[in-house]
Amino acid sequence: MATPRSKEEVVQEYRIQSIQQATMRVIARKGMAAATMQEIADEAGVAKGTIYLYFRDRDELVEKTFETAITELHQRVDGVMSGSAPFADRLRAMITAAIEFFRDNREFFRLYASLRIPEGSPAQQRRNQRNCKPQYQNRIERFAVVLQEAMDHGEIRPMNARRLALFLIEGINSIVIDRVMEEAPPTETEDVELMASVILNGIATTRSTN
Amino acid sequence: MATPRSKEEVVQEYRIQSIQQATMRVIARKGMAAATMQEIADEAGVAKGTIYLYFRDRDELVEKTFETAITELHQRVDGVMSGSAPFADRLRAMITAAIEFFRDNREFFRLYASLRIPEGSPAQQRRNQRNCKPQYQNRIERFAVVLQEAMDHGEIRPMNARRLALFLIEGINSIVIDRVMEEAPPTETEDVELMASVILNGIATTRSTN
Amino acid sequence: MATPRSKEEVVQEYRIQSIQQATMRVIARKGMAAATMQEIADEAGVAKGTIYLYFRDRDELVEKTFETAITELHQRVDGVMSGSAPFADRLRAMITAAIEFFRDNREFFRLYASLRIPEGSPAQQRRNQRNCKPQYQNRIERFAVVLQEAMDHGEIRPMNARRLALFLIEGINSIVIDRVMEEAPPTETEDVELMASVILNGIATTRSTN
Amino acid sequence: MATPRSKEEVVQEYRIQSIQQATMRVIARKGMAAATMQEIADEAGVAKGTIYLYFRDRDELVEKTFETAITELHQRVDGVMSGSAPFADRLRAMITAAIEFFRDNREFFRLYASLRIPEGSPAQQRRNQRNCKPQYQNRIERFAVVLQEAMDHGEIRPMNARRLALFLIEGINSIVIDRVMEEAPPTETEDVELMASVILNGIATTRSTN
DNA sequence: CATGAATGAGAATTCATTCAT
DNA sequence: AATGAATGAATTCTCATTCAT
Repeated sequence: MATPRSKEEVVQEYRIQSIQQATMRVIARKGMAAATMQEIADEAGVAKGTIYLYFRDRDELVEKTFETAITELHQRVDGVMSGSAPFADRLRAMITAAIEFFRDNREFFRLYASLRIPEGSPAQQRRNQRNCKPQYQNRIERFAVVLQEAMDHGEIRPMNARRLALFLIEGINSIVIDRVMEEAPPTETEDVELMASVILNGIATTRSTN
Repeated sequence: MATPRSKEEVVQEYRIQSIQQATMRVIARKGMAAATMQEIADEAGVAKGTIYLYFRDRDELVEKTFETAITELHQRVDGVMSGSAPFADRLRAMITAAIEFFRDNREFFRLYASLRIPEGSPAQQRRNQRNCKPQYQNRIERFAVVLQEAMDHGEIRPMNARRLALFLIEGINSIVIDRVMEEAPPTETEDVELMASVILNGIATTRSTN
Repeated sequence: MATPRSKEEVVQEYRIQSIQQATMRVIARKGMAAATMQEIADEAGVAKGTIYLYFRDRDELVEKTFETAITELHQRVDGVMSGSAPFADRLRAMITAAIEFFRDNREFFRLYASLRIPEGSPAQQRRNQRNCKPQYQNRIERFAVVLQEAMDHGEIRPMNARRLALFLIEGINSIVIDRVMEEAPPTETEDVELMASVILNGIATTRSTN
Repeated sequence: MATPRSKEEVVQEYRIQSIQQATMRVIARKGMAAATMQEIADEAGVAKGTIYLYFRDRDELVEKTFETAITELHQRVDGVMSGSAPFADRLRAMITAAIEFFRDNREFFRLYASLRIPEGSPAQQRRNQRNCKPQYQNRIERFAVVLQEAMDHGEIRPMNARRLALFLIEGINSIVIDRVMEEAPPTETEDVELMASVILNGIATTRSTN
């Protein structure tokens, strides 16, 4: 049942993980631009050259680090989103999962923030297969699918699902990330309820007959 | 009533504006990290050294450029938010203003995106007087005040106004910025209505008795 | 008659010359591989970055330096080779010119030696437009033309002119370059006569009836 | 009579040979500067570290490889040069041997070309025991001795034997090496005859009374 | 002995900033 | 005030060499 791994593979995986975690910590501390290979190496407790044994160059390091982290976020979110429970419940679970993920991966938020908007000219962006944007887009698309299904089931009002997904993901992210930077954030339940309530019922006291 | 300006002051102001606009264009084209002083100077049609006559260093240039632009955004948004019209109307007007601002200042969005999340460690951030975060926070706070007033007037349900402001601003931003990158975005009215409707009424088909 | 040059052009040309001469000196001292940009900069009395104002990269620096020097060699040699004097006289003059050139440009010989055989796979070589080999080949070809003409005039025996050119140029070079490395070389006339005599009359005591 | 060799010695010698041949192939393919220890190891089918069991460092590897190859060249050339046949015959045989050697050892030519001119300052060169120049000089000296003997026997005109050796060796080399790089070189006999004829009789139509 | 992961000195190159003109 | 040539600190990446397994 367990994947059989040679000792070398284990060591290799451990190195990759150490370096990626160091990368996240340094980017969290110094920001994307100021994170140097030397500092990442120091943080990971390896030599500069060692990083290049596992990652072609700085870009690949950052990209792979991002992918590894966001894959975990996706797994957590997908896990709670894919069930057959009422949409409202799944939404709450999803927000909770996001909060917990960023709480457990405080370092990730700045990396996430840095890569949301791709750099370079649009032409360059298109050519750049290493771009991390896809992974972010991916999250939007997945959520859009879930929203569309809920619309089809009559659980939520019909509207442009992709647009809505974008709006909600970013709204949720903003609070989730803000929590990471706050010294004394509200309880997780409070923020979950605030968001779920706003998303589901809106903020108006009386519902307009739209 | 008009401020008397010497010819020198006019020239100076013109230079500053040219340089700031060039800065925005280059950052929009190449991204924050790849925007070099040389390219900004070329874009502005001045020598590299000239920039340093008006801005202490690169950081100040970027910061001042950001401030100048966001101040205009604030003015536009405040203008429509400060009236006494029903909150729903003012919300629609505000979203419209944001869309129009980014449409008119396409170059600004990447600068905005780059600076939303401040760089450096929390400790560094506190020491860093050049930080642009305040301006961004400012927008949140202003909106929070408006929301609070609307709550006090019974127009919207009572809740943590600052939290709500953050959620809505980011949700709105995400769509506004996405429009800038889209080749064929929906009409402005469509997006305004989608957002206003979601914000005011929520997305659930039936309002839960919360 | 004189080329009109602005002060800037003069300064620029002077810089380029300084850097190229420094490049030759350093390559002469350390060899092609060990010649670093830092050392070249130090030798030229400029900062490392300054070199990059005048040359795209190390390769271009080396290539341009080589071209500048070999162009002078070509001019000197062509000057004495192009006349209508008897071939034997022109040959002596050519050898003398080569000796004088390398005497005056002692540093050049190692650069010359390093670039005679191009690096990289044949495929790479073909793609590499910066290759210096052409300049070297050029010298062979020019000499082959002169030899061919002398054959046509009946001054020298008919044979494969290109082959002969290669043989003679390298034979001559070997002694010319050896002189640079010798502490007390023979007089220039001695070496010129030795070579001219061998080339023209061969080394056998009696001429074989071939 | 045969040297008794233990199995270990045989294996060791085989390793050394494999590594040296790999070294020549890689240098031939990539050039001296671009030939990395990793690529040489891969080419030889051993681990990088293994090379260091047999060679102190990269320099020694290159030097020993050069020596091994040039020793064979020397043996071949000496074999045909040491007889008592007429000098003209031995010269032809020597040129033929050189052509055949480089034909059989195509990879060697670039190594040979790279090392003809020693690197480092004259002072360094003198201190540098690893220098390959001696081996090259050696070939010159040996040939000079043969020439001197031929002069003493009245087979060739008296002149500075060392100078002449240098001139001829390089002239011959240039064509021999050019053949390696040519796609369709002339027959070996053609080139041998061209060189022998030029060397023995010179190129002039009429012999000058020098 | 053989291995190859790890090392880190060292090289090329970039670019914000300065300052003489 | 404006310029842009010059600077050199800082950064990425390479590769010869070492050494624990």
